[in-house]
Amino acid sequence: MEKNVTDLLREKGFKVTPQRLAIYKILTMTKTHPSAEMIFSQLQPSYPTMSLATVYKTVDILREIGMIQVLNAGEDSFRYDADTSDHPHVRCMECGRVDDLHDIDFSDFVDGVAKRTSYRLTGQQFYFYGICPDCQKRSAN
Amino acid sequence: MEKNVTDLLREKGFKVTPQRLAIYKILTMTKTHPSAEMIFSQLQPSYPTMSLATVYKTVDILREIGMIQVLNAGEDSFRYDADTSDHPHVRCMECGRVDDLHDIDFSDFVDGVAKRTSYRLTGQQFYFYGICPDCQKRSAN
DNA sequence: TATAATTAGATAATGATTATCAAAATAGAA
DNA sequence: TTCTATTTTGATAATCATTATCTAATTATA
Repeated sequence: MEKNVTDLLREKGFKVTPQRLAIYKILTMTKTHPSAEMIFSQLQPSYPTMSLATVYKTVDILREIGMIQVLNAGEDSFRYDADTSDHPHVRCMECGRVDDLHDIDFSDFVDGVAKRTSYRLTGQQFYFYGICPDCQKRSAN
Repeated sequence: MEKNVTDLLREKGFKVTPQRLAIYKILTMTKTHPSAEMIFSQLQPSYPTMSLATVYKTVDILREIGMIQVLNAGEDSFRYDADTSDHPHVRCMECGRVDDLHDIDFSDFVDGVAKRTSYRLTGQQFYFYGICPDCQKRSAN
């Protein structure tokens, strides 16, 4: 059975606060891979006193306890993803959106790298770049 | 035959300056994927009047004319690579070094993604994370 | 060599992220 | 439930990478 944030936070010695739960919930309910600023904005209506610093501190803890992963698809800010499964991402070079790529098999690729490098590998991150369907349509008009 | 920076800069309407050539040369002679700050430091002895701003402006131009590629392996700064061939990188989570991974075939992986996404793909960047040989030895002691 | 246009260098500005710290909230004991 | 030690929040200052601005110097071309 999957760990929930509440238990995991307590287990690792962190306190459970409404802010932390709210930030994690935002991340579980979106596929947009929001930045700290985006999370902060989305929480404004329901948590008007939320501080941006709290968002940063919280995502750092969530990453530390393994509940989220951190992305950087070549932008000037980091993005956060509650889907911690190993999956590639694709960023639209026009509008900047970042999407998941699921059901892609890259085990051969990873195996090949593991075999050829003298690094002891612990993880990886695959980023694709291109133009999203919406922006393709828009530029066609 | 390969284009050299001098010709390419002129061709694209940029002027050829000693600073630009020096920055490009640094990048061609290293495999360390230096950041702007690192390039700046390396040039200090021979170009004591070099400005960090010039480094930033130059790498941006070099990227624009396709002579270098820009990396971000999840760090707080960008790194630059004069090897513009498509190749994965691996970063040591302990010492922070970033190495190339050559002779790895990832065409099946890329083809699979191209087939399954509705994005029009233009490029990609693959980052692996782990512990480099040196740091493995160090921690073994 | 003269000149128009671009660039370098110095530095201020920006923007993301981190650090600081007092007041408030949490969790466990009583 | 109340008390209390500890952690966290929120406000804000600090930091650090990167970008913008501007003038003197440099480049490319006539």
